[in-house]
Amino acid sequence: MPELPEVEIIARRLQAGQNGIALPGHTFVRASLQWPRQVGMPSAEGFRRRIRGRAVQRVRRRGKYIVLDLDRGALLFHLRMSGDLYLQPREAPVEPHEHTRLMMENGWELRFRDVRKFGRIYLVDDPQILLARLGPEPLDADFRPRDLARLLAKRRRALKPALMDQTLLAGLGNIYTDEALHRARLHPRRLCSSLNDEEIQRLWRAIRAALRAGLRHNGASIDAAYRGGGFQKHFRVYRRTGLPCPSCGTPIERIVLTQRSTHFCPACQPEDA
DNA sequence: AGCGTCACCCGGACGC
DNA sequence: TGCGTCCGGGTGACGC
Repeated sequence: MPELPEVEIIARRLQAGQNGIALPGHTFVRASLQWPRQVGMPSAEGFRRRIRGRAVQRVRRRGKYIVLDLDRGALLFHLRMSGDLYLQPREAPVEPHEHTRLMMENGWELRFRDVRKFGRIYLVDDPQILLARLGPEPLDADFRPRDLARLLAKRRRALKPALMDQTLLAGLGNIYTDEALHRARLHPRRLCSSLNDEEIQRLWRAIRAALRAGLRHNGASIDAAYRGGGFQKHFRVYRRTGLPCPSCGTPIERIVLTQRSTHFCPACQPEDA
């Protein structure tokens, strides 16, 4: 499931080029959508009309959104669980689940493949409509431990759901949250407000280290979602129930926390600490 | 107000 | 082969 590193890599490929072609500077000429129920998007007719002639100026990531800044407005993609976004020449056969294709003037097209159809496309005048509610970027140079401390202070809430709350911090999903908490040696059920300065420092380092490790391995390839990365081979706890903790050998445990499967080492991440 | 819980969306994977 | 169940990100409804 694309989280911050996977989304970042997809955005970079579109911005900097893939198969010798990059998105910026090109213009959409036609759209093929098999997507009758888009949330936050005009009707398919309206979309086709409004996207035609729009030129891409820049591709970037914010949280888990891929943002295409256009000469007028912006096109945003949220890949949710199983989405992928890439460029293909128009003559390339249409693969299963490629529900949306945006043709460009140069004979290439932007394809949105989504097996489970959870993903979303938004064509908006102002991207802030969607991005304004997001929390800070954990990899930003000016995101310091004291900023994390401020986010967690006073919140009587478990760490794991807090870290996955996109309005608190943008970009962490189930995988990187579990990985970060293990690196920080913190139990996912610890209350945010209970962390001391040293634990905050550890968590800050751990979040950034887990995300950077994901980026270094080109992201994690899981399920039918994003492919191409190798980070899944380096998971410490995620989907490793019963396997030995890489730090101490204790079998990894799996619990369910706010409806999400949660993996941790009971020895390295004690609940009462 | 802030938080937890639940249902929903969907189709692949898996167990029986 | 076929049916039921689980999974999961984000949102919105609801309740405390």
